[in-house]
Amino acid sequence: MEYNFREVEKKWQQYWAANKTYKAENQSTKPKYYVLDMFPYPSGAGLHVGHPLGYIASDIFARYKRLKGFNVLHPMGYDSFGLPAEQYAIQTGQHPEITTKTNIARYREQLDKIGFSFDWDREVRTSNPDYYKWTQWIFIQLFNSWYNKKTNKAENISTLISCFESNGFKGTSDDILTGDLEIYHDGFTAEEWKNFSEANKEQVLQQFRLAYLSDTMVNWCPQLGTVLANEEVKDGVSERGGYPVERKLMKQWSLRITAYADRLLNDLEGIDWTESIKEAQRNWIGRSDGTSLKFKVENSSAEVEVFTTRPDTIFGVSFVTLAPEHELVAQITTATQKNAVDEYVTFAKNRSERERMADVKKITGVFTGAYVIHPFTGKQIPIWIGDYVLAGYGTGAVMAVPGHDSRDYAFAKHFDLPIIEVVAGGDLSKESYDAKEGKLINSDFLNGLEVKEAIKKAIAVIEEKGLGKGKTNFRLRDAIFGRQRYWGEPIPVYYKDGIPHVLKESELPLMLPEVDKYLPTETGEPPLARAKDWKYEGKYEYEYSTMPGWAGSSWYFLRYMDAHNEKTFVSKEAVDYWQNVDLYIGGAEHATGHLLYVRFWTKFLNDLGLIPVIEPAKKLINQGMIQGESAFVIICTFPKIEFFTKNKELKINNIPPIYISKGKALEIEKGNKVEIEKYLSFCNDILVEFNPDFKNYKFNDLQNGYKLTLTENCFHTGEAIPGSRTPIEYVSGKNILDIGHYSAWRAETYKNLGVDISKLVFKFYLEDDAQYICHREVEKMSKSKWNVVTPDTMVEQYGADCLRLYEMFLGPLELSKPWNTNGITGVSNFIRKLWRLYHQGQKNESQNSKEETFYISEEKASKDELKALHKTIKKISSDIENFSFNTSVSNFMICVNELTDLKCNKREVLEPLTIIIAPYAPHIAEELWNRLGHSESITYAAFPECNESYLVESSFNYPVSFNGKTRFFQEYDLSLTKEQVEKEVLTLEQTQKYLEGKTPKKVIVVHNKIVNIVI
RNA sequence: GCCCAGGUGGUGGAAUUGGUAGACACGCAGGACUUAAAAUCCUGUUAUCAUUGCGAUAGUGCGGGUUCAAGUCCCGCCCCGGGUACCA
Repeated sequence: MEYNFREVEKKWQQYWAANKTYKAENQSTKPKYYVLDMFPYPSGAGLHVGHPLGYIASDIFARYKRLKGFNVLHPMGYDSFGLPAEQYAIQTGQHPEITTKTNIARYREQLDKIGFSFDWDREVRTSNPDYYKWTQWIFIQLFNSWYNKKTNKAENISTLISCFESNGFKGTSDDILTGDLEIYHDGFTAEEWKNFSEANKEQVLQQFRLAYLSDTMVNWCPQLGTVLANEEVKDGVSERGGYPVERKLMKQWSLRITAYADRLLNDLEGIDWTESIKEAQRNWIGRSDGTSLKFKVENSSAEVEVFTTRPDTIFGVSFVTLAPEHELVAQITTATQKNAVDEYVTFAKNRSERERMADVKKITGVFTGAYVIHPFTGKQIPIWIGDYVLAGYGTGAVMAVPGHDSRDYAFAKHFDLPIIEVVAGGDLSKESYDAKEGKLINSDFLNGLEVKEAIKKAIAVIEEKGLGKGKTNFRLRDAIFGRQRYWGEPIPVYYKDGIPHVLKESELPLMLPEVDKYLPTETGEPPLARAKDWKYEGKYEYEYSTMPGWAGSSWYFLRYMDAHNEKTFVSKEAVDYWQNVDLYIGGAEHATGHLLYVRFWTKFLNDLGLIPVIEPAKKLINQGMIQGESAFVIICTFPKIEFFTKNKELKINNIPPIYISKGKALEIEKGNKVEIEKYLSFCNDILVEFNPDFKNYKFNDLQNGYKLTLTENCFHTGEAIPGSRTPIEYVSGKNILDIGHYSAWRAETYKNLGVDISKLVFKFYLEDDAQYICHREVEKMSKSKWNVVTPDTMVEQYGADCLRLYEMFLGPLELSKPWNTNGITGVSNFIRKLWRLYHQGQKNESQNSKEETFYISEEKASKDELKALHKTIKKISSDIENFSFNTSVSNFMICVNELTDLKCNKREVLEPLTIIIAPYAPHIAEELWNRLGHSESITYAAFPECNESYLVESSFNYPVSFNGKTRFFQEYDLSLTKEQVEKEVLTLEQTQKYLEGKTPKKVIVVHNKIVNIVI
C-alpha cells in the first residue's frame, strides 16, 4: 500500500487527543520550556495559510524541546473580543458571542487538522467571563496604584494618601510626580488635604493613579457615533463609510504607561528580541535627554520655558516658537499683532486632520510682537507661533536654532528670520547642519568645544545660573484604555456623585450586559448605555466604555500557566515554576502595540509582587506575513456619456458598468485603434439597449475628439470603485473569472444593499477567446480583500505533514512572501519517498500496482549510511536552534535521497531518522515509530546525538584556483601539511598548464578549504 | 523625511567565521516504463560564445574600494517591502 496520509493522520490525531499526549504538568523534574504563539483573533474567514506559518515553527520547536527532555508548555487560545464580530453584529443583529463561538469552533477544527501539539486543557478566551474577570481585576489593581518615583515602583495608592496626610504636596515641583501628567496640580499642605472633599481628593488622586480618567483628544465621528483609531481615519474621513471626523476632547480612561518609559527602554537590553522590534520600541518610547531653559519675556514677568536637546546651540537662537495652544500666547501678544495672532490660532486649532495631511510641507506661523531676552547675550529675540510645535510635547515651546535644526531652518527661510551658524561643518546657505559633530563657533564660552562637550558645559552653566535644569523627555504617551464599543471587557467602574469607584473583587466579573442594538445611543453614548436597568446596586451608573482589544492580550501568557484557577489570576506556584515565555513567535506588526503593553503589565504585576518576572518573553521571533494575491475586475463606467448627452440632449439612466477583461483593457489603454473601435461599438450597443434614441448615433460620432484615457476617466482598478475586488474562489489559477458565480455573488451584495436586482444586468467585455481575465495584485491576506486562502483544501489534498513541511520549505520564517503552491508536489514526493525507505515494494503483475509492506533490516549499518544519518542529525540540530526550518526540510530531502540511493532500510539508521523528523512531520513519524515496534508515542523519545566520528573525512578535494578563479580539483589526504599540499599542487601537470611557464608569486593553501595560486 | 528589513537562475530559495555561487525543490525540455494516461525513474537546465570533445568569458540591484580571494567587509547610489508622522 502507498502511504495513506488521510488514515494515518486521523488515527494519530485521535490518539493524541484521547491520550492527552501534550498535556503539560505544573511541576516536573525536567527543566521547563514555554513556547507561545501570539493567539489569533477568530475571524469569520477562518484560519488562513498565514496563521500556521508561525504555529508550525513554534510547534516544531516545542516538539524538539520535548525530545530534548524538557517539560514543555505549548498552549493556544483566542483573542476573542474585537471589532469584526461587533461590526457583523451591527449588520445582522446576531450577538457577537454567537459569531465568536462559531468562529472559534471553526478555528479549532482547522488547527486540529494540522497536528499541533497544544495542551488544549489550558485554552483561554479573552471574551469568557472567567477570563475577563481577571482582566478587570488587574484594571482595579492599576486603579489602586500609583508610581513612586523614589522607589521606582508601582505602589498601593494608600502609601500616597498617607504621604499627603503627613507632608501634603508641593505642586508641580514635587518629585513624586510621574509620567504624562495632563494637569499639574497646585500644591497643598497636609492640613489642606485632610479638609478636601471626597471629590476634591479623588480629583487629586486621579493625577497619580495608573488607571485614571483624562481629557484626551480623540477622533470623533458623529455619523458613526464613535471614536476612531488613527488607522481608521484616512484623509480626515472614516475609513469605513467615509464620514467626516473631528477632533474632540473626551473623558477617557487611560493607563499611565509613561511612568514605565525608562524601564521599558532599559530592560530591552536584557531580552533576546529581534533588533528591529527593539529599535521600533526605542523609537516609540523616544527618550530624549536635554535641558529645560527659561527665557524672560521682555517688559513682562512671564517666562517662556523651552525644552532642548541641543543646549550647545544656545548662541544660535534667533527666535522662539510657541505652539498655537500655548498658555502664554494671549498674555504676551502685543496689541498690534493681536488680530493676526487670534486669526492664526483659530486657523491652527480648527485645522482639520485632512488639511494637515494634505499640506504637511506648508509652513505657517505668526509673530506675536513680543520678545524674550537671551539669557547670555541679553539680546532681543522675537517670539513666534507655529503649528510645527506640538503643545503636548516638552513644554510646547522651542528655542529655534535655524542653523542646526531643519524645521527651524524651514521656518526661518519662510519668514526671513536670521540664521546663525554656531557649529562649524555645514553650508547654511543650502540647508541646516543638524549633525552632532563639529566645533562650536560664535558661541562665547563654548567656542572651540566639540558638540558633545559643549552640551555638557552648556547644561552645567544653565543649571549653575538657575536658568533651567537637565531633563529627560519621552515621546511615549499614556495609553487610552476606553473604547466606545460593545464587544469588549466592561470597565469595572461605577460613578457615585460623579466620582469613579471600582468594584470589589467579590463583585467580579462585571458581566457584559445584553443590549437591544450594538450601536451608540441617540445621544452618542456607547452601546452599553442601552443596557436596561444596568446599574450598580440598582442606582449608580456604570462606566459605559469597554476595554480596548489589547487588554486581554496584555497578560494572557500568565493565564495559560493556570488557566482554570478561580481564586487568582495565576497561582504563585504556577508562575514560580513557568516564570515567563522562553520562545514567543508572532507578527512584527505588534511591535509597538501588544508587545509594549504586555511588557508594561508584566512590570506592573511584578511591582506588586504578584509575579517573579519583569519581562513576558525571553526570546521573540517574528514570522513574515504570507500575502495573498487579490483578484480585481476592471470596471468601466460611462463618465463621458453625460457630457456628450448634454450636448445631444439624449437621456440615459442606469447604465450598468462594463466589466472589461484585462487583456482588452491593456490594449485599449495602449491606444490600439482597432480594439478601441470594437470596444466603442460594444458600448454603443449597450446605449441603444437602454435608450433606443441612441440608435441614430454612433458612439464614435459622439466622442468627437474624445481620447479614451483608461486610467483617468474610464477604468478603475483597485479601490477606485468599491467592489472591483473579486473573491479569489471565482478566479482560476490562470486568472479566468467564473462569470456565472461572480454575477450571482455580485447580485447578492447589491441585494443586501437594498438594490432591486430584478433589472440588474452585468455587461462583460471579453477576450477574443470569450474569457474574462482578472487583474491580480499581491497584498495582505485578509477577509476584506477577498483573497484568503485557507489551509483546508491543502490538508485535504496533501495532508497535514505535507502542509507543515511545505510552509517551512517556502523560505526563512521571518520573510514575507505571497502564497503559492507551486512547490508543494516536491514536498509531497518527499513524504512518499520517506515512507518507501521503511517499506519493501513488490510489483503485483496482475494488478499492475505496487504492494508495499513494512520491511526493516536489523543488520549493522554501513559507514556511508551512518554518515548520511549523522550529518543530518548535526545539521538539523543546528537548524532548529537557529530557527532555520527551511534548510532543515532541504536536508531531510538530501538525507532521504542518499539513503534511497544506498538502499538503506536498517533500523540503526531509520529509527533515529524517524525521531529527528518527528517535530516536522509528526503523523508519519508516529506511524513509522509504531511500525518499528514502539508502543509509546514518539513525542517523548530521545533526540539522537550526533556522533562526530562518523563524519571524519580522511581526504579533501581541494579546489585549485589561479588568481581566485577555480580551475580544477585535486584530492589530498588531510594529514598533508600546507607546505606538502603546496609542493604537490605545483608539480601537477594541470598547474603547469595554467602557469604558462610563469613562476607563481604566491601560493595560498587553506587547510581543508582551498588552494589559490597567484600569478 | 526618518527608522527597520530585503534585492542571488524562468520560480521559491541555499551558501557557519570572507574560501568551489546557484544546495534542495518547483517549472521546463528530452528519455525509460505503459496500448495510453497517471504514478515512478533517468538525463539536462545561470547567461553568452564555442562545441566532436576539452572549454572560454561574464555573472549575486548599480558604481567604486579593501583582499591572494567578496553574495559575504567598507564607501556612495538605486529599487521593493514594513513601521512612523513635524517629538525640539
